[in-house]
Amino acid sequence: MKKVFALIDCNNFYASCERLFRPELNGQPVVVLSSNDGCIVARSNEAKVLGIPMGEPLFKVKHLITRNNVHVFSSNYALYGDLSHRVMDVLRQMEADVEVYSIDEAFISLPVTKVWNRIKYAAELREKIRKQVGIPVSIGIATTKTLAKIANRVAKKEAQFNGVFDLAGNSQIDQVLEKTDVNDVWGIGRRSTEKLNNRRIYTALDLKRADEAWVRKQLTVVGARTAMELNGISCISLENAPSCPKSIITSRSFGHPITDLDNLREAVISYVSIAGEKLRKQGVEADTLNLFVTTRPFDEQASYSNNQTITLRQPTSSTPELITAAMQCLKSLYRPGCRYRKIGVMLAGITNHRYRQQDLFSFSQPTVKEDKPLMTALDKINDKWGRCTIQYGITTAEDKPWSMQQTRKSPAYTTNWLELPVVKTASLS
DNA sequence: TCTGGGGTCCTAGGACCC
DNA sequence: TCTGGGGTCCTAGGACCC
Repeated sequence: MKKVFALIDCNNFYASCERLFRPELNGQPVVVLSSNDGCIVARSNEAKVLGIPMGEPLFKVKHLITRNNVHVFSSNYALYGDLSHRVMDVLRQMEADVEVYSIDEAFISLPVTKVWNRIKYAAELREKIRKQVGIPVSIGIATTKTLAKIANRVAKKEAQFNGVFDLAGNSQIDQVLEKTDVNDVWGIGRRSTEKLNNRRIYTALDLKRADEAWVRKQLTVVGARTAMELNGISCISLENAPSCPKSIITSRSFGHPITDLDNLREAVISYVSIAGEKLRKQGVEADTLNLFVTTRPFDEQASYSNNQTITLRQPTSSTPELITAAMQCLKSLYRPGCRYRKIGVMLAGITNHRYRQQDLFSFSQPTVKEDKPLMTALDKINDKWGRCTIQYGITTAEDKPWSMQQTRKSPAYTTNWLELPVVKTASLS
């Protein structure tokens, strides 16, 4: 049966999550910051109206924030991740084919029925999520994913559609495309927009009608695919099977610049531990570790960035194995006198542990120490009591200079018993 | 003073093979 | 002057996404 795509997108997701447990903030401007409280990564509609741009460093909009009494939150990924799962669970209850595209978006496929049927269905879905999770969503429907993205923008922006807009079989489709800037099309970023504008392609409709060979040459097959999707030819299918990640990265900017090796070691160990945990959670192993370091990125004079890769003897998800490799990298990368701002570990060559390629020369003896039971125990304890309950070789000093600055973080309302929200009842007396 | 973190895919160019 | 033809694999860098 022929199907159409629906894109479910949570409105101002992080801001909505914060408001969920602070209902007094409804109707008030709210923003959420990136880690280290660096830039704005989410804004409520009220904050958007104030002209606070997405991605803007906090210090540049301080005046707007203070003057308008904007509520500012550090990012709280435990909370957002948990609420995201809840939204996706509601979708899975209703639909078999769900592609979780990001923390706040999912594609589903819907049967081709009468338009009003689809709209009614989507409206019910929307209401269900609002009721069961409390997060507002918008739903865009179309014959391709790229068009569904555009439909979703309309659903979000134009209040008269009540959060649902259907472009499939819509005779007004070209009018909608004409009103859509080409750089608002999914897959068309800053660089491509420049190229397109130079050829007087300004809207999604212009791109739909652009010369195919030219688009293919200038924007590669990726751009050509986008143009075809605008023409209603579906090129990007629904990916509903969970797949093995290609790489896993854990990196952080430091709260303060670091110069000494001891602190760098601690930071590396901490990030490698997180990366190892991510591997094990997904049941995969990595055979390549890359460590990268950067000094002040906006200070040309003292800037230095470098990376080092190690190929492991065999794929592993064991934290101590990974730490050993990372320490080797750090040793060769470290330069005394540099003010390090950020460090990260990237794991690649990822495979499912069930299909591990054995070492030809190890015969029955594994070359790498197997510490699965230890890792399992570690993960269980940290799962139950919090990520940092048991760690490798890290001091317990409270104020690590490398740890993130997060001064306005909300409680872990839904993932920690000790931080559950408290409902106050009026006294009966 | 202050600028996130985590991913994917594509291409060009180099090294290498027969 | 002129230097084959056809291929694979790997890596770095670019572009994009949320």
